[in-house]
Amino acid sequence: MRSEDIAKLAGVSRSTVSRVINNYPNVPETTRAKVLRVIEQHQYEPNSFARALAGKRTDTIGLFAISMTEQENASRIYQNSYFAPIVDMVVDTANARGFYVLIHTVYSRGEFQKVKQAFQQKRIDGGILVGTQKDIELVREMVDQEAPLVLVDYDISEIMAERLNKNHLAVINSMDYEGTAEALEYLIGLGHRDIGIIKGSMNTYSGRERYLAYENTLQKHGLPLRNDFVLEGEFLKESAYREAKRLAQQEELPTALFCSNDDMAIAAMEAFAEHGIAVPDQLSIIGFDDAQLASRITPKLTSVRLPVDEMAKAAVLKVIELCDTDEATFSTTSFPTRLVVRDTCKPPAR
Amino acid sequence: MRSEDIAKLAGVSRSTVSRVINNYPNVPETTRAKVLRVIEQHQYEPNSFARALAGKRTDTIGLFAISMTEQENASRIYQNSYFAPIVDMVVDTANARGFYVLIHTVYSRGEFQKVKQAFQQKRIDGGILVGTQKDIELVREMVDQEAPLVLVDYDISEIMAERLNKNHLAVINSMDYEGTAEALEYLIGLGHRDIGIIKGSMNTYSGRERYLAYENTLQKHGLPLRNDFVLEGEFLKESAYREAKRLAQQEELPTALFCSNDDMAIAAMEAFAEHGIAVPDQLSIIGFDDAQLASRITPKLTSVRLPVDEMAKAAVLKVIELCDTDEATFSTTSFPTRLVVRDTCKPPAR
DNA sequence: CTGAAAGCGCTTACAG
DNA sequence: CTGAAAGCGCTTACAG
Repeated sequence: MRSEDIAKLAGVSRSTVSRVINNYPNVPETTRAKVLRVIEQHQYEPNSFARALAGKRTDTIGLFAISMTEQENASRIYQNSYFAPIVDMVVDTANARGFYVLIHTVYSRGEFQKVKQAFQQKRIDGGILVGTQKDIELVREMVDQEAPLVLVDYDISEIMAERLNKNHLAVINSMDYEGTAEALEYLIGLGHRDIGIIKGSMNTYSGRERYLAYENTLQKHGLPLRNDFVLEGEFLKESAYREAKRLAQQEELPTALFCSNDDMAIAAMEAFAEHGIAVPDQLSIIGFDDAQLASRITPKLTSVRLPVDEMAKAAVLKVIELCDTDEATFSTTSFPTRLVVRDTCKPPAR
Repeated sequence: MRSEDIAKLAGVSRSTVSRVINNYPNVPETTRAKVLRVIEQHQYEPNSFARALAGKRTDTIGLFAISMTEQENASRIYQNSYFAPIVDMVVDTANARGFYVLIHTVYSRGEFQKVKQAFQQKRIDGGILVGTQKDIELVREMVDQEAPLVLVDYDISEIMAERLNKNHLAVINSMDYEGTAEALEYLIGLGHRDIGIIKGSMNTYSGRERYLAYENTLQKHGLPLRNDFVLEGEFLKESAYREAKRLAQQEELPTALFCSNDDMAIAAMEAFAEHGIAVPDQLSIIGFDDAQLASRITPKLTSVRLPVDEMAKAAVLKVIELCDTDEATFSTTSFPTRLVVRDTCKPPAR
């Protein structure tokens, strides 16, 4: 069934059918009703491709999960407790507003092409990029395409300050620095002086910010910054587990450990448990994200709550907004975090 | 940049450009190379809509997560530990084969229209449906559209036996009956005679099968089937928690509880913990799915492993296969389960 | 081996 | 208010 068929059945032209479908004002109620009834009767659905080709929107947004740090075999992006809720919220929010969402994961530079293609082939009206920003030129290329684009957890300003206002672009991130600082102030307030960190991915805005806040806060309080207390975690369970094991075998341990996300905090706790290191009695642990798991493990994990849901929702609303406006705009929104105190921190033993 | 432009630059016609793009044999290597170089140079990407409109595939498959039992506000489909890995695997598998995936969640009958529309509007080449099968006519309507369709965890045979072979259809499910029977035999082997169940959603193939196996296995061993030991869980954490709380207040408790999925098992354990009922000392618990969480909580949950990853992957391969073939086919694949014994079961106290 | 032309199913100035 | 016609960017018989 094509618009032509509907037109015939309703005794009008395709033009009029189109006008009705697109809800144009210049068609009398009786005509509209007549057409609408035929459409209804035959459950007619205009071909989305033909519409798009003729200049209409596709009503589809892209969601691209970039995970270029992870290994080939570690390729399960949603195992990461950060992505799952984002996908969740993005899909729900977009759907609720009548948009489909096209998902693609990117584990390598080559796959990144698919992201560009999705835009170039006009499959989507706009897109959301979330994840590691390993190859910044790739992102730059994206931005150059001038399609509506929302970047989650990206530090775009330093990269392309000059052309920001020529694009339909928005950045969404969280106040990682402040959140981390709050966590560390809390530990310091408990009396900790030897505080370690499991770093996130340095290819990531949040990873860098959290580390920076760690350094600065310790420094501010005149606390030692020991290299052997700084672990490379890359935001991954596996590396955190490995690093925690290594730490466990050191002669000296910190009395508290800030973990750049909950996945790593939980993996580290497992490692420590295996080495008979009691949390929080011998070692206080604090995570970041406040993932679902955080409150379900024992002991319950103290964590900095990241409003992923709000962020994901904001990202969708933003792309849609960008799709709706013609002028180039750039905006960046930072979402506040909040320390959720649970059972993994207490004053140091001595 | 359109194919016309490429044609001009390469000094050929659009036809030839098209032939090159579609990798048709009847074009000499030199011509092909020439065209390819121009395409390369200009990073030309054919408009996917125009291609689709002209009869080519869209290279997109749909993934529709149906969750019509859940409440409006419980609408977080991915919180369900069953969906997240499916989405994960479907996207990865499809992407690896050059397909995009269009995701849509369905929480109500109205939203189900979007699923049909995705097909009718020709947005996708084929689709995967997973979730509750509340309104069987909806599914029937889908099937009638004759588009490639894979149903995960559906019991299609009883519904439309007569037209199965007229469609591009496949069903993927797991051996829920056998898995449940194995779990119950294990409990019975430990000496349990008073065994309860938290049922899953009866709108679901797996929900029904698991319950059926529960009944049959108890019966087979001459064990009592007590109504007050049968809880309605709907596969949801919330209801399981509520029901477990209710059970905890009963005078008599079962000595073992089979939970139709891990989400419910874990929620129930939380409820029992709050009532001071020790697992497994006073009550043995067994789950289903072997979700990620199962091995991370304390005590570690004994569970029937469901090969979701394999199932999801199979679903994708199947749709793609269905898209590739012209003849109508119907197939159904059942994946075996496996009992993973951990720490939540022991012989009954007395 | 290759080009001109028709067609896919819409939308949108344009003219009336 | 409404229809005829051009156009969106491809693909594919058709003819040569």
